[in-house]
Amino acid sequence: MSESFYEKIYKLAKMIPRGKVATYGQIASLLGSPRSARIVGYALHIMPEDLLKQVPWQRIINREGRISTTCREHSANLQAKILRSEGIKINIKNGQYFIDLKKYLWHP
DNA sequence: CTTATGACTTTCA
DNA sequence: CTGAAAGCCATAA
Repeated sequence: MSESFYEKIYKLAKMIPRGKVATYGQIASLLGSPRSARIVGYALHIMPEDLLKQVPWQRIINREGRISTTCREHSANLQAKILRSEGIKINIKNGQYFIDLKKYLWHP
């Protein structure tokens, strides 16, 4: 319809249940473009503040279950903090946050 | 139309 | 094994 790829991403992201996470590639695949993982990340990057409060962007991580954000305002530290408050265990390795995808990966 | 961007992914040395 | 490079693709200008 008239929904942009970004709109679909936001809508899909909102459907991620609490306590679960999804990968960029997974979301891209669900939207019909398995190779558009970057678009997902970019969409979240330019996401308006209003949507930031509605979309669980923190539940979207890369394929290794690692947090890749480079935003200062929305740092990996903050993201990990939120995820931990949702009942997700974070494994810290070399200063990076790893999440057990086998356990917490969203299964639509 | 061409370029540029990028919170990704895969391939190659 | 690790690290760098290229590929991908929607969107903006």
